[in-house]
Amino acid sequence: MAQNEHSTPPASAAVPSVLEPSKSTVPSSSSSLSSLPTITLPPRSSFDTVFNGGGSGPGLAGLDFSPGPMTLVSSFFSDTDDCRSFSQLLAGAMAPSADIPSRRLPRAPEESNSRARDDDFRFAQNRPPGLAMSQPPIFAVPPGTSSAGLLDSPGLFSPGQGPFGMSQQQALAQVASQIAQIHSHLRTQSDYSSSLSTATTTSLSTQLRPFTADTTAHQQAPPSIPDSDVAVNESSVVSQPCSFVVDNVAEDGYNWRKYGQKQVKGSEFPRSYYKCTHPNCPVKKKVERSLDGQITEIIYKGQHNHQPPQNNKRGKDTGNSNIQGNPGLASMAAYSMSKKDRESSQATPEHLFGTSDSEEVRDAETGVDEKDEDEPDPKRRSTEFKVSEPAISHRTLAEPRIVVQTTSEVDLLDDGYRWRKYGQKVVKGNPYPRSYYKCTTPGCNVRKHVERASTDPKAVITTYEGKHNHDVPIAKTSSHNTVKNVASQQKPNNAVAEEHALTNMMNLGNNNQQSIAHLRLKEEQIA
DNA sequence: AGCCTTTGACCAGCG
DNA sequence: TCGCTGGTCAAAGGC
Repeated sequence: MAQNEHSTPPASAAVPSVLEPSKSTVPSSSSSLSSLPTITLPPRSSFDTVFNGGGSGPGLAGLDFSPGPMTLVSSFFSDTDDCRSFSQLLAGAMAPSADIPSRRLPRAPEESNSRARDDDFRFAQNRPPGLAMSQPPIFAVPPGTSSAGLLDSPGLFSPGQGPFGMSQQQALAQVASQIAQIHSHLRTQSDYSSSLSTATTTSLSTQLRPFTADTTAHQQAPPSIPDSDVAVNESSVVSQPCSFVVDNVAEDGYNWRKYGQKQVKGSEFPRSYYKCTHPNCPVKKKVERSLDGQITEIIYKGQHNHQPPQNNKRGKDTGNSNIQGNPGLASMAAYSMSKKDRESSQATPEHLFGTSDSEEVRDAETGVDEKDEDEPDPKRRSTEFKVSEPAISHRTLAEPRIVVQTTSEVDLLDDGYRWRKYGQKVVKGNPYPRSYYKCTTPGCNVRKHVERASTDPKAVITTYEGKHNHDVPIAKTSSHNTVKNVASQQKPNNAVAEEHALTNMMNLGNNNQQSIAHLRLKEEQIA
C-alpha cells in the first residue's frame, strides 16, 4: 500500500507507550455464545475495542467480536502516556479503581513481576463486591474447550505465572496462545462456517503473525485453518489506539493502491481510498488517518479472491516503521510468514470470535435503514449501509470511556448530546437490535451503542466510547439517564476504569442475563 | 518501466 | 433541479 501509508511520522513511529483504560469487551451473544469462543480483556481503548467490535462495541447481548492479536498488542502498547504491562491491564480490569495504576511507565521485568504479583494480590483482595471469585476467568473458554488447558498454560491467570509474572511480550504471547487454542477448538464448531471476509482475515492476519509465531514457540501452534473452517460474522470493528498496530493493519499482507482521498464530513481526518492491486480483486478499504499519522479507522470492503502475495516486497518497507522503534516489537514483527503461516493466519481472531460490527454489515444484516433520530445523515446511510459485503473497521478513539447503565426508559438518546445513528444490528439470540450512535458534533469522536437485554427490553445498556470535547449542546433534564450519563462521562478515570473492569468481569460469564444483573449492581454502586 | 501517490474533477445518491 | 456528500476516475508526477 501506499508508501505514505507506512511512512509514519516520528511521533507515531515510536511504539506507543501507553494504554488508555480500555473499555471492556463485551462478548456476548446469547446463542452464539455457546459456540463462539470469547475473550474478554480489560479496559478499553485498547482492549475493549479490540474485542468489542470497536467503536460500536457490543453490549452484553450477543455480539461476537474478535480482536486481532496485534490489536491486542497495540492495546498493550497503546498510545498515551499510560503504559501498562499486560498484567497491569488484567489487574486493572479486576481491581477497584483505587488500585488501578493510572499511569505507569514500563517496568523492568523483575519489577514487573513483583508488581504483577502485587496486582494479582490486589485482584484477589480487592475485587469488586458482589463479584465472586467464581466468576469466569477473564478469558472465557469456549464450550468444549478445556479451560484447564488454557489455564494450565504458563499462567495466564495463575498467580506468579502468566501475565502477572511475565514480561509484557510473554504475556502477549500467552494471549496469542489462548487465541490459538481457541481457534483450534473452533475447528470443531459446526456452526462456525462460512462467510468470512477474507479482508477481515487478512487485515488481522498481519496482526496475528507475531503472536502466532511467538506463541508457537511457547505453546502449540495454531492450526492452519481454511477460511471455510472458521467463520465470523461478516465483519468486525476493532479499535486500535496504537500506531504500532495501525501500521500493521496497514500492512495487512496485501498490496494496495491508493486511488483517492477525501475529507469527509463528520470526520476530522481525511479518508483515503485503497484498492487491492491484485487483478480482479474487488477488495477496497478506506483509511482515516489523523494528522500525526495514526490510523483512526480502517474499513474493508469485499473479500479477497486470492491469497496474500507471498513475496510482498512492500512488506519490507512498509513494515512497521513503528516497530523499529522498539526492539521488542521489532523482534516480534521480525517473524516471517510462510505460506502456511499466512494460510493459518486466516484464522485470526476475527474468524475465531466472529465479530460483526462494521456499519456496513450491521445494516446489511439488519436490513434496517433507520433514520437518525437526531441528525440524519442520508449520505452515510447510502454509502455505508448499503454495502452487503463483509467489512472490518478499526477505530481509534481518544480517551475512550465506557459507561454502563440501565434504564427503564426507552429514551435512550436523552443524554443531552446529539447523536447520529449510524448502525443497528440484530444479534442472534436477542430479538432487540442494538443501535450505534455517533456524536454529531464535528470533531467529536464519541460514540455510543445502546443495547437491550434479550431477557428484558427495558434493561438497556449504553456504552460510550470516547470523551466529548465539547459541552452538552442540548440542555435536557428530563431523564435521570441524562444526569447519569453525563455524570458518568465526567467521572475521573479511576471511576471509569472501575467501570471498565466491572464491565469486563460482568461479561465474563457470557450470560446476558447475568451480565445485566451485574450491570444493575454496578449502577447501584455508582449511584 | 512499472507502480505508486497526489489531487482536482466527475459521478451518483439523496433530500 | 439543485446542492451536498461520499466515492471514484484519471492525469501528472515521484520513486
